[in-house]
Amino acid sequence: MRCRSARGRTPRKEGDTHMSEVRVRFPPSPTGYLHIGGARTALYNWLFAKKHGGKLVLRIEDTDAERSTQESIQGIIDGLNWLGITWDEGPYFQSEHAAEHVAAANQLLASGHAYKCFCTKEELDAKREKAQANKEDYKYDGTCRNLTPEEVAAKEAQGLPAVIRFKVPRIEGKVGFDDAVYGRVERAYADIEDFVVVRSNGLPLYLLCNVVDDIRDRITHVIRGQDGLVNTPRQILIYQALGATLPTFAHMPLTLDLNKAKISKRSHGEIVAVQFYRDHGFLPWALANFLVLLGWSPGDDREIFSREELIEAFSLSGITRSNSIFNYRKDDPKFFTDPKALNINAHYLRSLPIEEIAPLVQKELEKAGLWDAAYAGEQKAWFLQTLTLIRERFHTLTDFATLGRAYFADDFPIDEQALTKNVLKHPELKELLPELADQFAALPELTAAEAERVAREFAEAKGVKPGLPINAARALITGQIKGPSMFELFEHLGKERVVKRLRRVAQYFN
RNA sequence: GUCCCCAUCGUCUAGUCAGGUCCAGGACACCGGCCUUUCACGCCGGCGACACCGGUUCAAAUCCGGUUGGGGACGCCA
Repeated sequence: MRCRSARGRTPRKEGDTHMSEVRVRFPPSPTGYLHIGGARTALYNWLFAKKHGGKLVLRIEDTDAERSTQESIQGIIDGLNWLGITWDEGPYFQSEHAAEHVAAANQLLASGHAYKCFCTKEELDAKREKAQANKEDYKYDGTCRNLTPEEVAAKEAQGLPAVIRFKVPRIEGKVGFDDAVYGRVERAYADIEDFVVVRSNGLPLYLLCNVVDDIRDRITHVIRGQDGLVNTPRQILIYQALGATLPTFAHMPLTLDLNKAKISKRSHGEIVAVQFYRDHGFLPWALANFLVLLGWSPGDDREIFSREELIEAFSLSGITRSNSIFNYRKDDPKFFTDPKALNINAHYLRSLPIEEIAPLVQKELEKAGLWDAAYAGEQKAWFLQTLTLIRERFHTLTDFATLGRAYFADDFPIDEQALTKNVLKHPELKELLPELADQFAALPELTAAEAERVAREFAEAKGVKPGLPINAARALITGQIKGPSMFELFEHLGKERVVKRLRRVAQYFN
């Protein structure tokens, strides 16, 4: 089926920017939050538009009034904003174009590309069930396809409700198109039933609305999930019947869960919500960077991209054809989501300019009630230095408020393992640490160099390994079993705090 | 069930169109080592895949056919 030559590293049909401006769209249906699958679709469209100097249209497909909600619309917009995906037009609302959809349906009717069908839902259901019972493939049998104008008029006179069906050409051959990702895709006319384009209540269906909107919005490239692949031949039929030019189609592989089921809001919940990542300390661009890699590759070894680099590198031809798995394990004690996503987030956390990280950390500290206005004022240098010191081993922004609490507050829990292993296991620390604290206190200035000298001499004098008081100090001062160099920390946190926390050792032995 | 799509390490993938440079490269994860006051970073090393069967060819991950496996779509949802 697929024409191999249509894909690969050689340029595929996707450029064609000379003819007209590139226009793509992201058309979410507002029936829930923005999930990572939708975000990825939006991202690919956005990248493609940016790459070609085109426009991205945001169009809310809200024709399913029963399921569409205002919160959902806001949630999607918030999600896109947070990710930094900007659009050039919209949001447009599909519901505002209902008249055009109806007009298009009437045009199809008038031109003989569609017909009224009076079969009732019950009749159809019965036929479908019968076919299923006989293990036969069900397709609409065309009962109303050849009704004479008189018959139609008679049924309408009786007030019988009717849907409008598209009249699929009953000819040999296939409808096909060159997908920018999958290559040549074809479907036999015989395999396409006369599908419904307008409900019996007069409301047009998605398949039609979507095409009408794309024509009106002058969409040149339809980049969407592979679950739309089988719809495409039918939509092409509509384009042709409406006398419109076909856009280029590019179907992207789906994102599956570990059980290889399509991820969905319904079955996967918050773990697939963009908002979840915002709330769990992800940097927006880190998520975007991770998502783009799910089904796309630049063709070389690069995996970390700045915005500009990604726009430059992005291409439809780099999209894979096979579905990818979003590798998260529920209840994994170590990784709360895909390890690679976490890794990319950690990468940005420790490599971005500290000034870019600071405002994001500020938000986390504010949420935890740990923010001090001075961190943005006279203590700004100290604050930035703190982040520089601790960000190296953090994976998310929330870590600053949890694992890093001791840097911003005097009340902080001490990691159990740190306490037992580095403090309680060595009862002599109960006397040693206050003594060390006294020596620090006696210093004119507690610099890193002085702290190191004093600590080492102290250990030697007491006949213990330097690691003993140092690691104990880490537990008591930072609450953690791991962390930055303690000598630097003694200086950075200041004599007063260091001495005070060291002297607290006794209370833990009770 | 029918139609469509897909198939390389556990996961994301490069390589497939233009067969040989691939006893298959990178990243994450995992394991070991170095570094070190701890952990992390970093560096070094290890583990680990062309689904299967045929065919074409001097030569196949790559081309062809089939099998198996997986996914998607089969609504008067979007």
